[in-house]
Amino acid sequence: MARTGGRGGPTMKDVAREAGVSQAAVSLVLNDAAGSRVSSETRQRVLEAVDRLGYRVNSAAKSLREGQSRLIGFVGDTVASEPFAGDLVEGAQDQAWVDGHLMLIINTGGDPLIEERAIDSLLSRQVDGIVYASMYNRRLKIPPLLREVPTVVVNGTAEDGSLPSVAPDEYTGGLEATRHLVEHGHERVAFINIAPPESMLPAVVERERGFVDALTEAGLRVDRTLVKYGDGDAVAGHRLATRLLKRKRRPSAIFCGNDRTAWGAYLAAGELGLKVGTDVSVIGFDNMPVIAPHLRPGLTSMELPFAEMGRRGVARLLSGDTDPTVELLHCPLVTRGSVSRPAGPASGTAS
Amino acid sequence: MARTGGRGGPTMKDVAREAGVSQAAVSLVLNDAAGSRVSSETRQRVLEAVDRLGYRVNSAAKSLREGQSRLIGFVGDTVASEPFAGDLVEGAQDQAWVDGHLMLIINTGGDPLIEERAIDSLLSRQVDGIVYASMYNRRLKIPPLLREVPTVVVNGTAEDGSLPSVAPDEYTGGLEATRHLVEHGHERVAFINIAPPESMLPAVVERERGFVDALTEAGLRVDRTLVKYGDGDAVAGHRLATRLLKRKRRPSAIFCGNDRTAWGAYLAAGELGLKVGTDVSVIGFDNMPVIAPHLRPGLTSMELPFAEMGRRGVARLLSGDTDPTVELLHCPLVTRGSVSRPAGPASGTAS
DNA sequence: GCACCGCAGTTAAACGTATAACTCAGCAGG
DNA sequence: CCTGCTGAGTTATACGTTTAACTGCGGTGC
Repeated sequence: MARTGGRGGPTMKDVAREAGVSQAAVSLVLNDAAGSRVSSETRQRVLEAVDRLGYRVNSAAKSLREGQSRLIGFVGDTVASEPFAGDLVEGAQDQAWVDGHLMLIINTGGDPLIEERAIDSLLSRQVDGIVYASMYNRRLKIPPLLREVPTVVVNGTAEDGSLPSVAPDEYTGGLEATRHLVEHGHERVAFINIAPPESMLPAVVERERGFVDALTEAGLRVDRTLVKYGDGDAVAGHRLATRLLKRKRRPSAIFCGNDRTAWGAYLAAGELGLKVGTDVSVIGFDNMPVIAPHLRPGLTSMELPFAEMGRRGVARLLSGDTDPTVELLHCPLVTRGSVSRPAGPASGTAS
Repeated sequence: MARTGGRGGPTMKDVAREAGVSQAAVSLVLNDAAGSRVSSETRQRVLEAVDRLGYRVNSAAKSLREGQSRLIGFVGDTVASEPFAGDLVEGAQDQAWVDGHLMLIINTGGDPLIEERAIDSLLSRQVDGIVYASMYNRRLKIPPLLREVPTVVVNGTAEDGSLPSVAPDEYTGGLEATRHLVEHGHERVAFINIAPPESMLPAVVERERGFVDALTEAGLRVDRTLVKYGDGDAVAGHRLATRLLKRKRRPSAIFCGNDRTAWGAYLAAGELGLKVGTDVSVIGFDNMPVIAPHLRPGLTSMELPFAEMGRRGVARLLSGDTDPTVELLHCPLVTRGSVSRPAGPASGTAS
């Protein structure tokens, strides 16, 4: 109605005219300037005019003037491929929202060229910072452009250790998963890892280190023949678990490097007439919502703190925390029914 | 180096000075203005200067001047809760990128208050349009603020039919899933839907309509006792499939309203000594990547076109297609090993 | 010889905001 | 009475672009 130009809603000028003050006064009111520079009476008039006209600040103008955008960028190699990736995005966005920022998301598919162009567009949007996210925890080569803006690496670490990062504490995860089994009285514990250690992935190397340490601290011998390497798939889990469970002195518990592998172990156990949670204990990793709660019995699993990583990454970014330290986030244990005391003569007091 | 102010990189003014031309000339070069207004020699000098200084356009200034931001908003009730939700986001973002836009993402958790504030921030960012996404296909009440900007509803429809929308073609999905079974020779086909029809969800009502029509067009009687309603969970699938498969004239095939239900049916079949894909055929819906390929045999399932919905939604938005029509996207059939010809005397030519 | 045109730019204004610098009235202190 | 100060605004400028309007100038057409 009482609008000057054509496109876009009313501006401060319109509000000013409506309230009978200067445009600057409107700005002062709306930004609650240091000290009460305007009388509460004028303030009232301005706010009424704002309401009446449905005025909304133009953030392009504001950003231009202020030199910052209250925008952050989220650059990921894949937003969707992994089913839990959404949590990372959601956690990051939630935190950004809480801190008064909006989040621009770009997924690059891992293509370095797209990645460079993505960061470039973010920079030209004057983002206040960038979350550089990997969909699985690994050491990342950092695109040079990222040096131009505050950046936090999430679910990964900078190859050269030059950027702050937030990653899951795989070691402690492996440690506590194994401890959980040991505390239930298991002494022959197998481990089906998700890839061979040569892969150098933290998820592989660190969880295994945790596994070994947990057994060692409990005074148990680490039987190398009980450690297997699959590819993280249910098929591999099935195959390797079968092999383990067919041994004459079979393990009483299996730590699986992820939930899909654990699922395979369930199938193997079933085929061999063994009940998971009774005849053999199983613990997983990832706590995938579409798998772990649906298995019978429910799968006890270590949860990867994706949402929390997203939140912490953004929180560090916006707090200006630029120390290139690696923040490791705890992987909580989610217990369901798949772990119990070992059955048979091996356990506790003689029956 | 050759920079005027402090914050933020070099501006056009800096480039102009470096190249010995006016700032306007730089703009003309960089925007490849209609017709070659500048000599290729000057253009060269400018581009070199741009390179040398590492100039990058300030999009805040550009947006302010142009009145549009090349930004779109993505408002969803939950980005992560459903494992496939990421595909929706990814598809939308990919398409936005292709069309030269960046995407602001906000998840509201379904809270109408947050939703309103979210849309408000997007509007103040001058977004060129908004994708309003639901995480499951349903009829949505449209927040009034969305009327102020081009909007496309994705994975849902506007309650009052007032907005363009993109949704999965549930009916055809149900139709083709059932046809697939019928074409394999099944005549007694059961259906475990994911909720009772009273729920009014398109996924429930339309798939069932497709189921009925497919049987009818094949001249088969629809046996109402073979239609069951669960809650979409594996437990319900297990329970209902058990009941179905225990009947004396058991169905030779089960159409499951989603993959988790189908998983339950697998378990039920296993317990009853029936092999899926041999003794009983099963088809699912959703084609969940963490389930369908991992079941033994792999689960044949109808795929929900999430990524495609995201893409089409954005494409419509940016093409200025504002007809409030509902675009239904096909759900492709993904065949694995869970459907075959019915076993036993009931099938084909007498043994 | 002169009006006219296209080329290759330049100058200047605008987009909507935040804020430094200013104005102006009223009042206190000396 | 004059100075200085405070409160409540106003004026004017800058942020970095885009673009309409303008300027010179060398070449054409007649």
